[in-house]
Amino acid sequence: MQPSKTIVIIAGPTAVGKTAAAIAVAKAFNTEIISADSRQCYHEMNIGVARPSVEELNEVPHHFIASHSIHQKVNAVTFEQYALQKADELFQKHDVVVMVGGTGLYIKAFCEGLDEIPNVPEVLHNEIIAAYETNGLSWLQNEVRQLDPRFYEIGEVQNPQRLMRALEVVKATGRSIVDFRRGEKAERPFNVIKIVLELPKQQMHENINHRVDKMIEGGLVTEVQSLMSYQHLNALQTVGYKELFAYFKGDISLENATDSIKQNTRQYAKRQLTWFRKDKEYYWFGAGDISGILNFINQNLSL
RNA sequence: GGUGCGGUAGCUCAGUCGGUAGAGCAAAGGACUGAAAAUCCUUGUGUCGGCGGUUCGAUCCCGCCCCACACCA
Repeated sequence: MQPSKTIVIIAGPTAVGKTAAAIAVAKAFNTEIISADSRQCYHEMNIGVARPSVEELNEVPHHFIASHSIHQKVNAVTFEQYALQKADELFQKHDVVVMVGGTGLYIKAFCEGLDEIPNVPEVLHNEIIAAYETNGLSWLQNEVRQLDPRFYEIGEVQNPQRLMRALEVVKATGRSIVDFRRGEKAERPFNVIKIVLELPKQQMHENINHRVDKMIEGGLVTEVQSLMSYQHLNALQTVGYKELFAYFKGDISLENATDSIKQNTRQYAKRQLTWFRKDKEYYWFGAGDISGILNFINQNLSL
């Protein structure tokens, strides 16, 4: 059976102009937007995550923007479920739905699904993090080597986050995380068109620098200050926030913090590009080429 | 003007008891299945300030010069 519904994904590195392009596309198809951004979903974070402006949000309805709290646990699975449900809802009224964002893993989870792994109790999850923080990496490696030797052989042994995940899964289920990794693509009841926006590197860097300056002018420092007491939360492990926490602690000057935000944003953009390059289903467009994008979408819809 | 301390990778510096040099950061590339704006991996030839001298051989020792910083005048 040929599904008649289509998701148009507009991905790309930070600061290339995804928001404007997505709004233009959504308007052309008279539809709505699901954001695929792991930070813009928190209502406590605004300036530093470059959330679309109120005017932009009024032009086209957005979902997964300011929809959650930094105190909630949000991850790729949360997004997958939220976005699938939202897409289903929007497809009642529209044939095309737009998804925009720069979080590659979230988009992948939405399009292909994640392997099913039993829930790990939050207490255990937190215990392992605490134990790692006090005992260090070699302790973690030892634990995993003993409890999940199969993962230890093939996994990233220097990567604490991956090790902790493997550890919590064996502890919770008694089985290796490797057992759960089947890597099967889920079937989805819609077509997907994947687009990446890009700019020449130099111009992208200029956009980043300019945007960071605007964020500082626009009150980022105050926004971050108001979140000081939550800086340990995962949501606050974010470019634009962690550097200013360091400034408030007195570790660096505001100027250094600003430069550091620019630098870390550049590195982030680079990682995003690496992710999208690897996925051959993406079609690449210059960030300003709206008409090219619309033509491309129309061609693919009529197939 | 004098004295002292420096001048080594884009930046901050280490080092070579004389056999042409290496860390961190940056940069570039890569990975990525419940923290993903996170986390991790790979990649280091640079007139070792300039010119001479000693030496088989100098970035390292000696002399002069240039530059920076500090202090004394």
